[in-house]
Amino acid sequence: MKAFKRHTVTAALPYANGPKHIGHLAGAYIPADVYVRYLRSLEKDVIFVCGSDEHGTAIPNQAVKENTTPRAIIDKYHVQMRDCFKALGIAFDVYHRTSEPIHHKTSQEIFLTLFNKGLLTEEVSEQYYDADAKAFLADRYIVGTCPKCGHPNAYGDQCEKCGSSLSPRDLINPRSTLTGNVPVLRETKHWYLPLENYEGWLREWILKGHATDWKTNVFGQCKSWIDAGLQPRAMTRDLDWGIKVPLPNAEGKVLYVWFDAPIGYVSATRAFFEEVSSGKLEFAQPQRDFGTVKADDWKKYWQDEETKLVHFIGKDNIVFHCIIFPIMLHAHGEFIVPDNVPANEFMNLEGDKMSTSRGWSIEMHEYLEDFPGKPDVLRYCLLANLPETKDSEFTWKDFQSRNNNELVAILGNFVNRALVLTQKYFDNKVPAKGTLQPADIAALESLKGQPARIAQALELYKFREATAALMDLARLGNKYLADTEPWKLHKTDPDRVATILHVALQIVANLAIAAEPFLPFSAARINEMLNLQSRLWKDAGSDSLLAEGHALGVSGLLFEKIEDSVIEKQLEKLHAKKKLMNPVVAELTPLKSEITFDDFAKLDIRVGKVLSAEKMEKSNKLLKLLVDTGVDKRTVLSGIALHYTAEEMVGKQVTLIANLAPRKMMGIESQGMILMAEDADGKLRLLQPNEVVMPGAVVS
RNA sequence: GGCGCGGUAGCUCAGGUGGUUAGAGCGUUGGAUUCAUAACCCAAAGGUCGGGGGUUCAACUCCCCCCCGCGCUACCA
Repeated sequence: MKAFKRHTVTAALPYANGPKHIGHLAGAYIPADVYVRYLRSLEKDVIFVCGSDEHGTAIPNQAVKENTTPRAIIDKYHVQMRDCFKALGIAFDVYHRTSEPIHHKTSQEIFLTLFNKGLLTEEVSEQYYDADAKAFLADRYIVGTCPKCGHPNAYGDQCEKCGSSLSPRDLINPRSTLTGNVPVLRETKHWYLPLENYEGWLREWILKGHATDWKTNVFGQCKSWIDAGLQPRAMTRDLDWGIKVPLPNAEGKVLYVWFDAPIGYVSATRAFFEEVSSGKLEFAQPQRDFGTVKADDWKKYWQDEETKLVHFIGKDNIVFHCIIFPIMLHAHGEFIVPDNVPANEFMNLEGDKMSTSRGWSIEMHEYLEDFPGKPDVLRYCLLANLPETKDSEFTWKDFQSRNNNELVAILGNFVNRALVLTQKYFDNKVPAKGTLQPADIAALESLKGQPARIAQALELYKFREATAALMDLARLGNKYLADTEPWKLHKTDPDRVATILHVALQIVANLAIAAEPFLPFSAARINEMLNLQSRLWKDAGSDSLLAEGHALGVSGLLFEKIEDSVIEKQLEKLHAKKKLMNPVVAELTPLKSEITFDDFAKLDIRVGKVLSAEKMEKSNKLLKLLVDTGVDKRTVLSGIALHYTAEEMVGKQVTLIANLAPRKMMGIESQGMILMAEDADGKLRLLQPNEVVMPGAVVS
């Protein structure tokens, strides 16, 4: 393994359009924090950067929803996220934001470098433009009828009903959501990064260079993308919210949010060194002594081959952090690329996907409000169950059981036992170590080896294993006490008891060191109770952290039990929130603009009968139907395979648009369109006459 | 459909360049114990390692096919 001089660790910039939930914590922030705290304990030269991602079309979108300005949105959520992270002990050296001038400057510089090196291509294409709003319309601002499922309110980038990804040009009857106008096509110029030019480099770097040290899910995902063939990707957008494209004749154009967001790591680092070197801290909060620094020192962390760059992200970000951003950095020429991207999978909640918008989530601020003083409990539960190799599951019952059976019963209990016994027998002072017996020697031996076990797991990004190894240290303590039974000896052999408690207390002191990366608040409390300064990792495993006669502090309970009622309340709250967010009447689509009778009369809608049906090969949505329309028998393709089987369609009456222009799909021509009604849950239902009518019956 | 990742004890998950009795925690059962937030400690029960083929002296571990879950992707006129 390559030896590195310093580390740059990033955690995915959270998007400032809403609160973030515990799934985000499990995906990136908690493991990143544990990793960095461990490196700091090793006295490594490390910087931990993060910040709010504040550009992109969804921010103005959210502003419209909340009836306010984009600026107000990002200010609100930036502060909320920053404060929640801090309250959870996630100790960034800098928590920046992409709306800051230094970030705009950095992003523009990088864009210009790529441009000046001739690495960007210019392309003119036709995009929708709203004449009244005098603005090109971002994909999200255009709605229209989905060409695939007929949903009348599909967005320009995606139809939320059928899930297909679209481009605005695909929409039928497009409308601007800004004004309701019909947008017109207008030519616009954009700058593209030809990703395909870097395929060879990516193959070399990832497929050859990181075949063994990257997680299988990350590596597989990258391979899949590379093998599928990369394409030019637009790095600019027509939008007024974002970073201006630093070129002449580029009014109204901003950098693509996914171009500027990862650069946020760089600008955050840059801001950090500017602030620390000038002594004016705004976003920087150095978590260790960086010594004397210069504003320019950010370059060491981004441009020196001896720096190990690690991105902590969730699996949804893999392509950006492993393909696009590295290509940007590599193409620029002066930057290093990540040594590892230990992306996690997703954490589900009580059997279902976590989703803020659907109300099925535990937001960071909700947890902090409901469980004050318990950040470590959440950290522990998430760590013990991180989605490292596959999606995992958070349940409140598991939360309770981890707290009660592990934090309270094993860790808290051991610390408490050792301290209480010392208070009882030795006036709360560390007793003298006498002659060691085999049990003592064995315990100290295990103690000595445990930090290495934890460290080894952490170096390999196996946080769950590391967390379990930490708990094993507390188990070791409990077993030691159970085996030596000092409470039975204190009348007959006080010297022996002194030795035993001396050893037990050394284990407690070690727990403070080992637990610090995982449970920083609890580690600090243990030190408080021991009346001890916090120590570094190099001291972990030592049998002499506490001197004989050292006076201990005031002890108390590290963790408290969580009752069933608390858990039940959370479950109720969760279900109530879901109901609130998903009212029975789902978001109804607004009425379309008025049409004349003649418009309607153009449609030839009639009832037909399905004569036969079969699943389209190589498709999982399409059914191929043979429909008797009365006047003819024709083939109609319909995207209903997820809702109806071929068998159950046969013999059914259907309503179809019979004079719709034929369209080829998957090599077969469809001559008509079956009408469906979609329920709130997204399920499609056939539109049928309430009594059987003859095939060909006209609907009017 | 294609591609990627996964499918191991009741639950949450480890593991393996193929090789003696497949692991942990929780849960369950039994025992021991009382210093400790009735916690700790010991022990036991519990798995045809998704299904079916194949390679091999030997496969849970390699190969092929199939099924299931998750994600990306194509198709819903």
